[in-house]
Amino acid sequence: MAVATSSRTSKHWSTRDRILIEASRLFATRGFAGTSTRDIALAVGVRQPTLYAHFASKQSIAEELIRRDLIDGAEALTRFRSDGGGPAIELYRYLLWEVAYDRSTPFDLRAIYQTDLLELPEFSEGRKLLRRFDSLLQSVISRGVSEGDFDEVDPLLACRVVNAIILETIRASASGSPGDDAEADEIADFVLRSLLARRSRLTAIRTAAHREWPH
Amino acid sequence: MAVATSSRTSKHWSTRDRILIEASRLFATRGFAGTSTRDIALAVGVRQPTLYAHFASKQSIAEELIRRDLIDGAEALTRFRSDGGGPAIELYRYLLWEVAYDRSTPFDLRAIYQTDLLELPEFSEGRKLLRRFDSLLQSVISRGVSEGDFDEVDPLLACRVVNAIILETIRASASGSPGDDAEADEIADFVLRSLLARRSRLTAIRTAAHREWPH
DNA sequence: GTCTATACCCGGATAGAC
DNA sequence: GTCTATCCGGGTATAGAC
Repeated sequence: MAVATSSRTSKHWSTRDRILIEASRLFATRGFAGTSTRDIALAVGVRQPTLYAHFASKQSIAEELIRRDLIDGAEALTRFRSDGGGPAIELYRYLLWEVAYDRSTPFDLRAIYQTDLLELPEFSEGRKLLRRFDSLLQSVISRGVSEGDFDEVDPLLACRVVNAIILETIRASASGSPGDDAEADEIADFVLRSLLARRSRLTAIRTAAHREWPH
Repeated sequence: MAVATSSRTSKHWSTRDRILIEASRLFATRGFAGTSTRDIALAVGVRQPTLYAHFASKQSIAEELIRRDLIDGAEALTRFRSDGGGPAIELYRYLLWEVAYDRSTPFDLRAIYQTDLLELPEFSEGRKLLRRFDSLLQSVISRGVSEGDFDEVDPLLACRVVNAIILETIRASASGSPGDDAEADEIADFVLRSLLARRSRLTAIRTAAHREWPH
């Protein structure tokens, strides 16, 4: 069922890491509220109070997962921005990166975005990180529209749609469909086909996006 | 914050309907497991055991919400199929219908799809209804590809992306962004721009989809 | 760092009066 | 159909020994 990349299985994780891994999987399938600290401890193979030697609370486990994911995503968008090539290539690269990232991370990050975890008042730090990420993504699309690369779409709506597709990607990686390398291109193609002002540019953009792209 | 359509507020709902409405909203924001029957009762304005005069369990409240939504969706897809016009027009009409439906329903249906509620063993009936809906949606896309209307996309992947966009639509309607009439077209346009083999047909399809379409 | 034991609260659901 | 009262299991978190 699951992909067996080195970073997802094997390895000798610390107890702290194993708590994060198992908690992310349980949050994803049963929700944050639907997962008990007993469930997490059982999955890790320790007793329930042991969790509290590593994390202050159940909430702080979720907060660490949110922090890691959104910081990585924002960092990737920033890197592709500075690599240049224009909005279309930046967006294509980001989509490739996201698919690869979701496949290789040992965490199942669905719960963060699938549930409205971030709308709960106590997750204000996560909300702040998400706003930062969203503004980076939206600025790529806005630049694409103003520079004439993209059609005259509403950047906010396009940003929402791209986010929805990313979530669907996370979902698919996590629920263990095989997921070949071609899939990343298909997803990026779907988005770019819709956004590009001249669709004939798609092939050139795909090629350029892959150039100097360390798989 | 919220839209004030007649079907969403006002009206004199029965206690049973009010339970469904408030439960759907709480499930959407706090998750199924994160919502207690006491929360629901408080929102409705009755005492907690009163819920059990209308529903056998908390689960059966969720089941009724799932049933209503998926039956309506499958029914719409079937109707547009028999109305004819070809896959592109069927899909465009369905997307318009979905946006309108999400705006007018008094229920907040995010929880059904956002969380993995349907992956829980006890929701087997809902899973069956979802599979039926998915196969209808996938057949529209498959026919579009085989008849040459659509590009050579993977129907399964395209179906997943369309589902993701529908969910984002539900999410957006529910979280109360204004949502004008143009938005429905923009969403349908985004999907069809990416799928259509010849993008120049988009305008004709939009016009045809709106014809004999009772707003 | 991990364990056992436990405090204390809140969850779903039922009984039975009105 | 709605109420009050209540059962009991399971929830998070802490105390303190090893």
